Amino acid sequence: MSPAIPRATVARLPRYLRFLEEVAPKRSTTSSDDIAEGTGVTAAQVRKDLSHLGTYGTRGVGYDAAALRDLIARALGLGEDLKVVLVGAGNLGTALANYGGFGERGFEIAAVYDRDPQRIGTAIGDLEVRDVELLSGDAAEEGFAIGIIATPSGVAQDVADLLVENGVRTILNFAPRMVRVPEGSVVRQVDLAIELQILAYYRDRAR
Amino acid sequence: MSPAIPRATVARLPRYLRFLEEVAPKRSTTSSDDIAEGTGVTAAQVRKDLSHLGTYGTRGVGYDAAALRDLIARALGLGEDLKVVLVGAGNLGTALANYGGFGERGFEIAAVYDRDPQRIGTAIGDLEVRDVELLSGDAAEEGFAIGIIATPSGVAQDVADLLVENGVRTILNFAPRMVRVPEGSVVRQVDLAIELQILAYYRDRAR
DNA sequence: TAGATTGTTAATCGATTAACAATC
DNA sequence: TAGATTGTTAATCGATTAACAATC
Repeated sequence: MSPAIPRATVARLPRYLRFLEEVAPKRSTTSSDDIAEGTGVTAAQVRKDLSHLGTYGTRGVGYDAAALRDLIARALGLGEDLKVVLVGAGNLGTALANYGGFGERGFEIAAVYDRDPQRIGTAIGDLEVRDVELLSGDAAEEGFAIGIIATPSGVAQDVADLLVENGVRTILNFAPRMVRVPEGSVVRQVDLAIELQILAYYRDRAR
Repeated sequence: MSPAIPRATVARLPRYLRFLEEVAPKRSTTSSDDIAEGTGVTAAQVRKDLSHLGTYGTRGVGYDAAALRDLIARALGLGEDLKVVLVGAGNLGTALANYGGFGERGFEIAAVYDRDPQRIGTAIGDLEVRDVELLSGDAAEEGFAIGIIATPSGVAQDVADLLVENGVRTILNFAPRMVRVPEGSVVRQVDLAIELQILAYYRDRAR
């Protein structure tokens, strides 16, 4: 395992990556100043972050855009598309499953589950919503890398437990409730109301 | 204006609030230990955060749950529901507009706009999708507090400009592209692929 | 009073910034 | 070479943690 990269740096690498994906087809080199400009980070910060990757740009010249893009993708563990399993085919789940942008960013929604008989069997894009009871059986074959929870709060913890039990130890939770996972698993929580509440605070300050 | 609260604290206050909303109807007092337990933060951190609110709990007893809930809500600037304007009625926009949870958390989706004639006039819940050309006219009357961008990347900056021009200076951007806003406006970016990419990194470490 | 729990201090830790020697 | 830009250092800044006196 490579040396640990600071958390704050890890959180910024995807932003650099997004910028480089856009820039690499157009320009062969880029500089810390370019990247800073394109991502809203300072140039010193960019260089410091990249130094954790053991990267070597070229002094006086900059970074090879395509090489740096690939280096960051590798550092993040993005190889061929990672398979994502989505649980919950309500509004948000359906929107996520339909979202075309994941493919270009290293992910493939490989399966969607729900427990509502009304939803089971319906199609979302190329996928058919499957009974969540089938998840255990499917998981072994499919090798899901990441699980997304897009269910109501009430069942979010149960879904997290189910995922972890079946070897899906990396989870993105959209339900507005903290879910706990055992040591060795990782969960990130995205709560849209919380994002709005944080904004509400800065709205008051901004005037 | 009240004294500034550290950024890291502001980001945690909504989590405490969510916990307190749940707990206040059940128990009249709560402690930093309870809150810590319920939100995944340390008790020392909770007390330190709350100290920035100039709050006074009671030594030996704890905090009045309902009073603390209200104090945090006020500190965040959540009074009566804040009006949110949503631009982009695609998959994600529709999911957000349909999401019932915002009402309980201090927000009301007050209007939805799109520029696609196919979508204009269609209903999403109680709302009718309006032509984005009408946004300028509507904004003055409506008094939107926060704007959400749920459009394709290509037009995200234009939408941000439009919002700011019309006095909506607090923006949540879901398009996977950085949008810039002038001094005095605030934007938060939520990029779902970036969340997955960060997880991908920790997935590699966790095994 | 004895037990519990806050609010605050001081120490530690990690992240950011600025500056500049190295070097293409 | 002269100009540009990296990689790294040292200084600063902000956030977290642990400990405990204050006090209900």
